[in-house]
Amino acid sequence: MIKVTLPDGAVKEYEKGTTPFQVAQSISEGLARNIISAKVNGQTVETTTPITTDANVTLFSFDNDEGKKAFWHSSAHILAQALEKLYPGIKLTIGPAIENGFYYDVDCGEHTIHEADFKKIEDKFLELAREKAEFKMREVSKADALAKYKKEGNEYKVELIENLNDGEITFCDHSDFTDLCRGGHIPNTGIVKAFKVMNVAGAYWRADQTKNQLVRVYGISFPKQKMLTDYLEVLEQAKQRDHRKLGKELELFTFSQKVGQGLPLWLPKGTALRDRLENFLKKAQLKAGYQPVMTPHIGHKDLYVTSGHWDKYGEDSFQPINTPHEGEEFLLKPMNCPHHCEIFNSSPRSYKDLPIRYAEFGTVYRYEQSGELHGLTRARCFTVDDAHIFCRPDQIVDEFKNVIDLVLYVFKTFEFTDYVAQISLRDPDNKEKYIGSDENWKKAEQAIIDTATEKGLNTVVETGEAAFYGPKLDFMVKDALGRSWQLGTIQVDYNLPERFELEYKGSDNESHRPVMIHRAPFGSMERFVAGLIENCAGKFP
RNA sequence: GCCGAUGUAGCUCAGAGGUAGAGCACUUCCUUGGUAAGGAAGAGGUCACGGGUUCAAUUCCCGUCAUUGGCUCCA
Repeated sequence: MIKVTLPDGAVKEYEKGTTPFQVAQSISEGLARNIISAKVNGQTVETTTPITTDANVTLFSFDNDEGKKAFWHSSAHILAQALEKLYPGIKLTIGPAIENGFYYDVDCGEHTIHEADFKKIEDKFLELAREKAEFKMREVSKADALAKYKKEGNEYKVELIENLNDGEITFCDHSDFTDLCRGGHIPNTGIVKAFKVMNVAGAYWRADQTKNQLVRVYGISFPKQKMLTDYLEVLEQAKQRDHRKLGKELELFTFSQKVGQGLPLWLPKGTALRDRLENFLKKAQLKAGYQPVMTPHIGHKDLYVTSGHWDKYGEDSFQPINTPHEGEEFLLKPMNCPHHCEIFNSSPRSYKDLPIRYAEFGTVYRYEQSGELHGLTRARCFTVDDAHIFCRPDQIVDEFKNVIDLVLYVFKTFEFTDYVAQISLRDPDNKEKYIGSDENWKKAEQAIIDTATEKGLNTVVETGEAAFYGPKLDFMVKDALGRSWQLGTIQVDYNLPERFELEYKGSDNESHRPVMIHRAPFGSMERFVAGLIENCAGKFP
């Protein structure tokens, strides 16, 4: 006999080899009907996997996130099977469950999949689902697994398997279909009653632009037809909140092909809204000890060579503007910080002067790839509610906390409740993408982690998301369609002060290097207005 | 930038190889006891742009531009 502990703490005894399904049955038939996945000692398993030791067991239905994951993951298998039948010779790669549904990436070779084919795929999918084929896991040796996919000429699966260890490789079979798979399925295909292809898109193998582009088929599935209808309805309503739609209807902003793509034109009503936002923040900043400054829209190329922006982004920027006679090179400013560093440098500073906080609603211009432009959330010209705090090392924590408070004040005022504070760190395996010493990075990252923790923020850590000069604390907000955007951002920077040779005289009469905090509570006026529109569906507070 | 889709009246969209339509909005008039009322008339489009095929293209083909869903990128 084995002891099974359920989430409510109840302990029950079962025969060794009892399955999660049988555990559910012993509780109630209704539960057994609905359970589609389970976790045994923290590991996701099938409902038919025998439990062989004492275990903590959690049962999942479609109503749990875990249940949905199993459901959609299993649906991805069916989708792959359908695609293989409809397009013989395609190569399967990966097909995970995602937040809303799932996708499968396939290499179609010469073929492409068009929207006109969706119906065909959906029909085939449902036909296969109705077979009620069981999902069955089996272990495979690395050699056998490699042999199968080498024979099929599927270099993608071969690559995946080569990165796995012998003994931990499993296949999942259902009906006549087999896929490399870690497990976590619903009992059989028949549970999937509704399915829709949402979209096809290109996606690079391993998210690498230099590798093959695959065809990604996005789908969503449900155990009931009604759930699909409801889901589509919700999506349709979400589209009504799109800031691009509302911005046009409310006459807030517009775009003109003649002016250029990604360059927003603010209409009178939009300008009025934006002014009010700026005034709101200006007031809060004056109170918090910021000093307004103004800087030009262009800067000498050398400024950005010094800051490192030229090296990092020069090729992907609007190209230099040349003077007609002297042969000088200027750049449209992509950042305000170099200008602010030079303001700091304009006179000698004492430790008594710090912290110095320069604030500017600074308009910047960045070349964004055409495929990236997106209403106000991703534009080529935008205004950052920027400020740079120059402080002593012993002042960082306090300053950082104050900035967090300011950001939270802004979010609270505009009723942004659904945000995540993302701690964006350097990718330790790709240090060449960043400037500055390990020591400086360590200090800066630690300062952010400590303060965010102390403030009790709901944080997630993302490595590789830092700016090239320092780590960030980014306040991420979702748009109407569930896409995440960075609004507020706070960054600790030891590197630009070094590059600009910023100094202050300490109480010891020696020269010291200040630390910079970059911060923008709105992020940018454009993106914030977009967020505000979608957050309140155009009904401004 | 890459893969897919789209581009027709101010807005939402239909349409077909023979030189364009609907609803809403707009203008004028009429009806009606005032809050998304009804009726009549009217205005509004080189059907994104540039090539090609054709007797004929807005409709088919190619290219460009823009928009859009993803991917990649995002100081």
